[in-house]
Amino acid sequence: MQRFFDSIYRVGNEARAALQEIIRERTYSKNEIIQEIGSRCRTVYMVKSGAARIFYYKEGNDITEHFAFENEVIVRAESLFTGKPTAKGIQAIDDTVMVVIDSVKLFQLYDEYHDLERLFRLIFEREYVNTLKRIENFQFKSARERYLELVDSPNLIQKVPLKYIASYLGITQVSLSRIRSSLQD
Amino acid sequence: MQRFFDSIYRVGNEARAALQEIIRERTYSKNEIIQEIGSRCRTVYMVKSGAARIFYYKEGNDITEHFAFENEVIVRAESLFTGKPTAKGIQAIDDTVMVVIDSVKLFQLYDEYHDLERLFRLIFEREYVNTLKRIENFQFKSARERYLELVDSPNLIQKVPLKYIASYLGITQVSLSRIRSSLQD
DNA sequence: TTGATTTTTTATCATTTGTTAATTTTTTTC
DNA sequence: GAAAAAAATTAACAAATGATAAAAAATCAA
Repeated sequence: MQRFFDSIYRVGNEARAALQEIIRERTYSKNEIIQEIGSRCRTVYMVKSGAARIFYYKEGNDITEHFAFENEVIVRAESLFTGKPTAKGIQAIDDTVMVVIDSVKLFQLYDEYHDLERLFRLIFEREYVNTLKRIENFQFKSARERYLELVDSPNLIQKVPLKYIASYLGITQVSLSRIRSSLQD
Repeated sequence: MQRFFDSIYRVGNEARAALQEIIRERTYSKNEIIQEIGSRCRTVYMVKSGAARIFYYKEGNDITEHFAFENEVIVRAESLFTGKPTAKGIQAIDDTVMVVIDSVKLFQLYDEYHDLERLFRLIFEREYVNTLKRIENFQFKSARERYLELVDSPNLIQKVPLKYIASYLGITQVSLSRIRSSLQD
């Protein structure tokens, strides 16, 4: 995990030690709710092993907004960055080990360690860029095209139930099933 | 504009002066290309008056990815944050006055002025949150629902040609026309 | 202003996706 | 390992959106 951070931005030794102080590790079992719907996001998670998703309910339907796999950061950004509660939750898709960072403490450290603010700025900029790519996918790609792109990420296709993938793609499970069968496999 | 910055985060006097040094203003006429498709984004714009859009071509079709109006920041983030060229461009929708910030210089100032890094971190975090909201709109809202949400932003509906709005919503212009007429107006 | 160009609307038909319900397959639990 | 529960598929029909073409309306430029 330190390697992951370093690959983005190497912080000084003091900053590294300070960050280490507020990091802990936690294990979640498959399907466990990591953060409840309706709560505030005051935690930055990084998936050490396993997988997790951000989800919410729309008219009774469970919708997956985001997946995170090994070495990926997962936060409910619309809450983390605004301080407001969010209608989204985080759930373990698999037995999952998380690196857990208290965001309140982290943001305090930003004042003291410019380095840390930069590291996490860069981390979240990446997330932002990924989100923009997702917008492109929704704008004028068919569900079939969107699915075909996902098929290339083995992590996702292997680990994640199709019902989660369907809502992630913005279609029903039935629709996804139809698309898959039309790909003669 | 200083007021806009201050509303997000008040930087110290030195930082403010340093930022002022790298800011200039520029006027674009309606439809003028502000940044060419295929170029790198090395500029942060803020709309002082007028409006602009980010657009690209998909299979020959002009697609609007983003709108920006008064006091909004507009950047091609997937390039600004990665250094890579982007297939997207920026165009003035109206006669537009832009506040123009050289991002290379800005990022250099980050090293010297922690304050400035924070200010722009907060600015782009907001953009990130907006982008997430847009994902929600694409996931399981119908084109009609997405349009109805837009109708509430008078800026957009008044200033922007419907063809731009259509692609922004991820539908064809014909479809948008149909939706509008079904709203008996 | 007027003619040309661009934008928007309308109509028709094709395709994609949604909805509902039933069935099959897979996974979980005891 | 068998029963129960959950997930995935299939089918049939409905609704939304796309594609194309033509007409109407609005905007632009000389």
